[in-house]
Order: sequence, then C-alpha cells, then structure tokens
Amino acid sequence: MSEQRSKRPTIKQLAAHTGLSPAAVSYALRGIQVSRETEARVRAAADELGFRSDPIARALRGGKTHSVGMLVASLADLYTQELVAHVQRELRAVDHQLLIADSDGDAASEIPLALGLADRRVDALIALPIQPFHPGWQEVAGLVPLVAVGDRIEAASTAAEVVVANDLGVQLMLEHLASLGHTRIAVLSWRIGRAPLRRAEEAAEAQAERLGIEVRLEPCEYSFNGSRPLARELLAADDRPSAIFALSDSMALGAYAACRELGLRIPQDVSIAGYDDHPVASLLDPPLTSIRWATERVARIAAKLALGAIEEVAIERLTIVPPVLVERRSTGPAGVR
Amino acid sequence: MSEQRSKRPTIKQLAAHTGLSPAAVSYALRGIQVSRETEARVRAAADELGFRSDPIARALRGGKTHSVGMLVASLADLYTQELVAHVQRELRAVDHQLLIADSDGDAASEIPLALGLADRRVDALIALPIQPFHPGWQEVAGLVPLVAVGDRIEAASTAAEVVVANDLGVQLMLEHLASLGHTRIAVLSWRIGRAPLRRAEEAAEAQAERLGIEVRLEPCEYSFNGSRPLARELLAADDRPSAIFALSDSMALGAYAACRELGLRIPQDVSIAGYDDHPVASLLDPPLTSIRWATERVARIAAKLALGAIEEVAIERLTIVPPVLVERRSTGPAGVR
DNA sequence: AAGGGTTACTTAATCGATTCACCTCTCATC
DNA sequence: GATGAGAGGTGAATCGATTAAGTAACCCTT
Repeated sequence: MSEQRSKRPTIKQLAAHTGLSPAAVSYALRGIQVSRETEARVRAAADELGFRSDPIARALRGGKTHSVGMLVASLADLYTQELVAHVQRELRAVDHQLLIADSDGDAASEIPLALGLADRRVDALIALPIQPFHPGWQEVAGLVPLVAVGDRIEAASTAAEVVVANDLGVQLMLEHLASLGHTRIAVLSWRIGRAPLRRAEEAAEAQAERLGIEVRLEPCEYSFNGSRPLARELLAADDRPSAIFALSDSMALGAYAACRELGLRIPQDVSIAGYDDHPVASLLDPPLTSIRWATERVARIAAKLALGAIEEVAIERLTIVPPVLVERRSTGPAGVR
Repeated sequence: MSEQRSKRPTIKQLAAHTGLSPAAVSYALRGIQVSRETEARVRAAADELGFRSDPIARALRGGKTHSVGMLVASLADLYTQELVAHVQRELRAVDHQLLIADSDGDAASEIPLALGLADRRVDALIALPIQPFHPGWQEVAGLVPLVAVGDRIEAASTAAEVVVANDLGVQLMLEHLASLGHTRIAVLSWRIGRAPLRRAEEAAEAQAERLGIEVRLEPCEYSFNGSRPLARELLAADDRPSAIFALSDSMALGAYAACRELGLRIPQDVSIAGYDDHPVASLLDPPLTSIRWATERVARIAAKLALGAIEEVAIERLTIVPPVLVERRSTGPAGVR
C-alpha cells in the first residue's frame, strides 16, 4: 500500500493501463469515436485509478475551464457578498468554479483584474463595474464573454447586462426624504476621484435640484468599517445633516453604529436610509428604510446569463431591474433644530 | 489601428520581436542568466506589446499559479462571507487570485471540491472543514499545502491550523443561558447526517449534562433563510424552548425574523443567542448576545499562513483562538410559563 | 473483386512557458 | 597559446489533454 506516487494519474497512464493511445482515451472519456466496449474499458480504468481530467491542461489547449470569474468592487459589502453567494450557488449546480477578484474600490485596478481573470481562462466574466466607461472593457470583452451587473458597461460590447435602475432608486429615496421635510441630506457614496458611482451620484444631484433640497455627496469606503468614522464625523458637526442616505446597507450600518456612539436617536435625531435591502435591514433597531432590487434574482440572472453565454445559446441581452422603496422606521420627519 | 488579433502576445512573439529565442525571453523576464542589455530590451518589448505571462501555461509546467483556494461550508453565512472578504484582501495585497468552492453544507462534496481546487493548481488551500475526520483530506494535503480554519483537520497532516476553541464558546454561552434560568434550549446546528459541527455539538451535549439542562440539537441550513422556518416551527410549538442558541449569527437572524412573525418579544418571551459576533449583531433590535472570536484576525492569519506555506517559510503550525462571550440584550431571564 | 464508406483507432502537432543539456564566445591564468 | 571558467545564449523536451490528419480493418454494393 505505498502511497508513494502522490501524483494523480494522467491520460497517458490510462492509455498504458488499457493498451490504447492517449488520443483514444481522450475520445473514450468523452464517448466519441470509440466502440462501446473500449469506452467501458476506459471508464473502468479511470475509476480504478481515480482519474480526474486536468483542467489546467484542458484550459491551455483552449477548451472550457468550467470556471467563471467575478469582479466585484467591495467584497466587504453585504450586498456584494450576497451576490457572490448566490452566483456561487448557481455555478455549483453546474459544477463550475468561481474565481473572485475584488478591486476594493480602486478603479485603476479594475481592468487589470478583469484581464487577470481572462488570463486564467474563465469561461465567462461577471463584473460589477465601477468604471463603466473605461475603454479597457473592450479588450476584456474581446477575451471573454462579459456580463455586466448593476451598471451598464458602456465602453464594450458585453454579452449581457443586468442593470439596476439606480437612478430611479436614488430618486425614490430622495423623494421620500424630501417628503418628510429633509432639506439637508448627506449621501454616502464612494471614494471620490477613484471610483464614482457615477450614475447614482448624477441622479442624486439631479433630484436635489428638482426637489429643491441640498444633497452632499460624501466619499466613503464601501463598507461598515468605512462609513462609521465618516458618519460619526458628519453627525458630530454643528451643521449635521438631518438625514443620511447611504448607497448601500453596509454603509447604513456604519451610520447606525455612529449614532449609537453619539447617542443620537434614529429617526428622531437623524434619519438613516440604506440601499439594497439586505435581509438584516428589517431586523435592525429601528428597521432600516432601504431600496430593494432583488439581489438574489439579479445574481441568479447574472449567473444564468454567464452560463448561457458560455453555451452560446441565445440570451436576454439586457435586463432592467426596477428598484422599489421599502419604507421602515429609520426615516422620519425632519427635526426642527 | 486594426484590433484584429484579439490574441494576447506570447513569449514566442516576444522572441521574434527581439530576435531572441523563447528560452532567452523566459529567462530575461525573470532576470536570470541574461545580460542587463538583453533584459532591458525584452522588458521594453514586453511593455510595448502588452505582454502578460500566461498563468495557465505556467501552471501546467508546474510553476506557481499565484492563486489560493478557499473551501467553505456556506457562503450564505455572514461570518463565512467576512472570512472570505478578509482573506481576499490579504491575497490581493500580494497579487494572488482567490478561487472559491462552497460545499453548501453537503459533506459528501467537500473532498471532491477540495480536490477540484487542487486540480486547478492553487498554490495553497484554506479550508473550513465540516468533516475534519474524513480520510480524503490526506490526499488533499498531499497535493497542496492545506490550512485548516475553525476546526482541526484530524485526518491529514496540514500545513497549518487556525483553530477556534468552539467547545469553549459553546460552553460559555450555555453557562450564560443556564445562569439565566434556561433549562430547555434549542441549538440551531447543522443538517444532521450530512455535516455535523461535531465538536460543537458534542460540547453542547457535554455541557447540557454538566449543567443539568435540556439541549436539543436542531439540524438547520446554515443561513438566514435556512433558520427562519425552523425557528418559526420551534417557537410555534406548544413546548417551545425558552432560548434559542444559534451556532452562527446568520441563523440567529432567522430566529429574530421568526420572532417578528410570531409576535414574540426578545428576550421577554424567548432568548436568542448567536455565534460569531458579526458587526451587525450589536445593531439589531435587541442587540444580539453572541460569541466573538476575532473573525478578521483569523482570516488574516489564515491568509498569511497560506502565503507562508507557499513561500515555504517557517510558519506557526497551530494557532488557537479563544472565543469570548459578548453579552447583550437578546438574552434574559427565562420566563415562568 | 474493386471501389466507396464507415468505424475505430494511432500519430503527431498544438496550446505557452519553463528548464535541462548543450554550445559558443570572451577573458583571465599559467 | 593552450586551458578553464563563466557568461550568455540556443534547441528541444516537457507539463496533460485535445484534435486534425492519417491508416487499417471491415462491410456493403455492383
């Protein structure tokens, strides 16, 4: 029972073991161009030796790798984590591997990371772009079927897009806050100058003008730990906003924590609103007003589209997901300070 | 400006472009065995043509892939998501790729998934094992440096282990609940018969005996959506437990949701306790009593260990993380029903 | 029995980078 | 000026699987 050869058997060893050529074994394993008898013999030998086809070798030759890449902007963010989890689940069902790259909000690293995934021969790439206008996407799309999620990728011909109408989401929330009498609202966005959530920010500014309210875009790390100190700073200032609208629930959580630290009551002292409607939103104290956009469904669609693009079947090129406002108790009438 | 050749340049094209042999280019790119002049020329050409070394080809030849695999038991779980996020961040800092596999609680798929990651030539594998005694780990460990997180992998000689003393964590919580007068406690665990959190369950049973309380292990999906219906069922029963101890915060969230649905107050009607102390735990209504074990630190350590194993530097073989009880307001005296 | 068409294979090239074995200079040394 | 060492390369094999092209055997047809 010497387990000496810790090496896995190759197709060559299978060939030797069955008295066939490597090519014949390769064909047999895929059940083409061989007799029933040979196929059975090869399969038996494969089972006996514990043969597993080497994905790396197959990839090099140009075949499918049965892997899908996913490029996200912040794995520290709850909704991104949800997306990843759901995509993973879909992929697992069809025995595909998930490769993750996280730009961590750094716009400059987005394209290189995408190219890196393409280099690893992912069969498709699901991207949550932060720089949808970057020309580099064109090169990426030339290397691998590209599925854009959340935002459109304008700079390239993607295989498919699942777009959340974030301009509408922002509008819904700002209208809600404005109707409660809030006129000075801080919007926790993204590290400015690096990776603007451009469309959402533009929508916020447009709505501010339309509604006649003041909206301040605050650059932020896209996570709980990133938003807490910022929220604290904003809320401790003399001219603190009467409402904070975080462009993700994770950031809203940071604002909650900041309120706790400062002894501010939600929503009496300050209203907090989130975005994404993560499962925890309804369980917070108080329950968080947020924008829901069917994270799970989006993830599923994205995964299906990626797999569809791999199989080269016809897929829906553009899916637009309309977000809805979920009003809970973290937003209330603006105080009279 | 024809972008016709969407193919990336290979080392062979670099060779043609510089008038050298492919071998020389290969050496030059790594700065060995070539003159300064040649090296500079090759680098210049590489930049000009936008050359990126093919990780797949390198992997096939046996070199490093600059990727690390991570095998988790439920990507739907919040603490797992945290671990993944932090590991990813560490890897990104050294330009490594993360490959994820999720057994989704299915014990039978754990070893095949690990082998699948090994097949993809990950340089190291970080695993959160659910079957630490499975002999298959030996084969995995023979193929790739293996870092166990959370639980020990008994069946194989791992490269390193970061072990959370979950028996202690379970003990702390059960003592806490017992001291509050709870004598009938439901422990939300794991789908029984598939992937027992064996040590935690054993600890729970041992403590139940020691403390003279009744503990019922309830098989559960390791996530918010998995625990909600189960918790609802438990709480709707006539002989409902006076406390629910969920072995992850995600499952505790499901219990919260169930309480909302049933109109039960926490902790007056039922105490809820979690495990992991996720950032949201303190922001819930009421704040969740949980067990903290430094998720982020564990993730960082695991990543460092994996990278250390890759570099073949000496690393700490065994790190034991002691969990602590974080008492908040979701647990209270047992009611007098 | 010669020709055409299958079937079931084998041989060899290929994917891109690495590395072993070898070759050719140059330069210092005796 | 022969000897040896080292620098700076080149050629070919290699990793494991796939696939185009070729071949041998066989059956069927006329």
